[in-house]
Parts: sequence; C-alpha cells; structure tokens
Amino acid sequence: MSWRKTLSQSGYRISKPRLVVMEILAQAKIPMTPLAIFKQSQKAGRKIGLVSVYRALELLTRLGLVCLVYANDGSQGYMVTSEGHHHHIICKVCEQAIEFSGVNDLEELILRVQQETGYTVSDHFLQLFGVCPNCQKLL
Amino acid sequence: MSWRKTLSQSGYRISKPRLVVMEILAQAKIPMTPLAIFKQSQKAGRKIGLVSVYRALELLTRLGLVCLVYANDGSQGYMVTSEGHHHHIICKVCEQAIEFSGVNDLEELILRVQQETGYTVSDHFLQLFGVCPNCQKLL
DNA sequence: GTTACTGCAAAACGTTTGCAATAAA
DNA sequence: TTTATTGCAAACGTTTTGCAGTAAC
Repeated sequence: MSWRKTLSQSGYRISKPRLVVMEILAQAKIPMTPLAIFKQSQKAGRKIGLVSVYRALELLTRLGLVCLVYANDGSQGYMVTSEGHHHHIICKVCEQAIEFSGVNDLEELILRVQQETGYTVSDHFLQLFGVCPNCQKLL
Repeated sequence: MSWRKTLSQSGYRISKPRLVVMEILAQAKIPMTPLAIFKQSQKAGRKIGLVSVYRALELLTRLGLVCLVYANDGSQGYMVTSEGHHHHIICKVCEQAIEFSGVNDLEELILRVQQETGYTVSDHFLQLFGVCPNCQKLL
C-alpha cells in the first residue's frame, strides 16, 4: 500500500509538509534528523516549517511509514520503512544505511534468553554497524 | 577489576559525585536517567550537582563501567556493566533490566548479512523487550 | 463549508560550557 | 602543594505547545 493511501485511510490529509518529508526521506540514503530534513526542504525550495517536520515525523512513525534508527555515536535519524519486519545496518564511514530482514535468526537466541531469564520476550531492537562496500574500496 | 581501580589507574580521582553515581547505579534495578540519579542522590542526602552527574556518566561510560540502554519508548537510561560483551532485556511493565550474553548467537546472522549486503560488520546493538517473571505473575 | 493542519512565537526541556572555588592525591 | 574536579549560572540546541490563519477534503 502506498503511504498516501495509508495516510488517507487512517483519516489524515496529504498535506504539503507530509509530502515534502516523505519525498526527502525517500531520496535520502542516510538517516536524517528533523533539522536535516528541514534544511533539505529549504535547499529544494519547498518551504515548510520545522515544527511541521516534527509533527509529520511523529505521525509517519506512528503509522509505521518511517522509523527511527540510532547511529553508534548515539545520534538519531529517520528512514523510510519497507513492509514487514526488518533491521538496519549502518556504515560507520558514510552513514549509509540499508535494511535487512532477519527475524528467524533471532528466534533461537530469544528462546534461550527466555529460558535463562524467565522473561517473556515480545519485542526486540537490533542494529548492525560496519563499513559499506563503497567505503571499503576507499580505505 | 573494581571500578575504583579502573578510575585511578586511568588517572582519574575517586570523587564524591563519581562515588555517589556508582553507588546509585549499582543499587538501581532499572536504567536511570541523569535527572533520576540526581534526584535519588538528593533523597539519599548525598548532595551532588546535576552537572557532575552528567560529567560522571560521560567518564564512566567512556571507561566502560556504565552503559546506556534504550527503553522502547525511546527514552534512555544508564546501567552498570559487568565484564565482557552482553546485551540487555528490559521489562515493559516495571522497566527492570537485566543483562544476558549472546554474541555467538548472532554470528550466523551477521555472516549472512555480510554476504547479502557486502557490508563488513564490526559492531552491533541488540536489546530485547518483554515482561519480567515478577510482572508476569501480576498480569 | 468544515475542520484538520500549518507556521509562527514562545515556552519547555535536556545537556553543555566558562570559570572561580574546592577537594583529591 | 598541586591540579583535577566540582557546582553554579548562563548558554545552547532540540523539541513541544498555544493559537490564529490556511488549505485539504
């Protein structure tokens, strides 16, 4: 389903700020902060308010259309999400981030931890960090 | 090695704020924010400045004596670390967090992702969320 | 035409910094 | 005694909020 449909079927409007934020995130190769999205919109001549960027990101995240990823220096950025469950791997050099799926691989670990700790596990967060193919060439 | 030795062998002093922060974190069962640590120090009658809490946490994190964990609502808190590599599992109800080790279980996943993406993986971040044994009884 | 949404200004929040006073070694 | 460290006050950057005007449906 397109993000426009998700929005309107949930009773939200396709406004200019939401459009611009989605366009910028769709083209971005690296996770983007609210401020970076705002600046990019200015550079592109598509004037929107920083406040609207925050509000758009909050909504889009809640609808699962974008997600928050953490750089390993602790800073946070937003990315568009594709359908289904997935994780991200982020290049430490150029910050380029891509998705990978891999729920099943964690199943065994989760079962073991449940047995060892007595916790029931309902959710998890996994991110990998490394060097992307392009940056490997340059090193 | 005790955290005191780690500090002094690295050329740092065992000051009151650092002592208080470590004491509070050692007793805490849930990840604590800088502000929560500060308030706890006041309640315990061990007066230290909030700024010192920040500075102590920065140093202790850099030395690997404490670490930052993320709640699944995005908020962050600090915990003492035990030796070696490990991850955390956090209770969604009471926020109680405990460590578990499990590097080997990720090995296979990491190898697969490296092959699929061409990235070289050097680092990872994993956190599990669920319900702790105690909160399971109460539900 | 209705009302969800925007954008501004201002408030709120968490965190950092400069610097004189203090205390750990 | 020396100098690393503290604690205050003030600066800082980020995020949120109230509200009148605007635009999506």
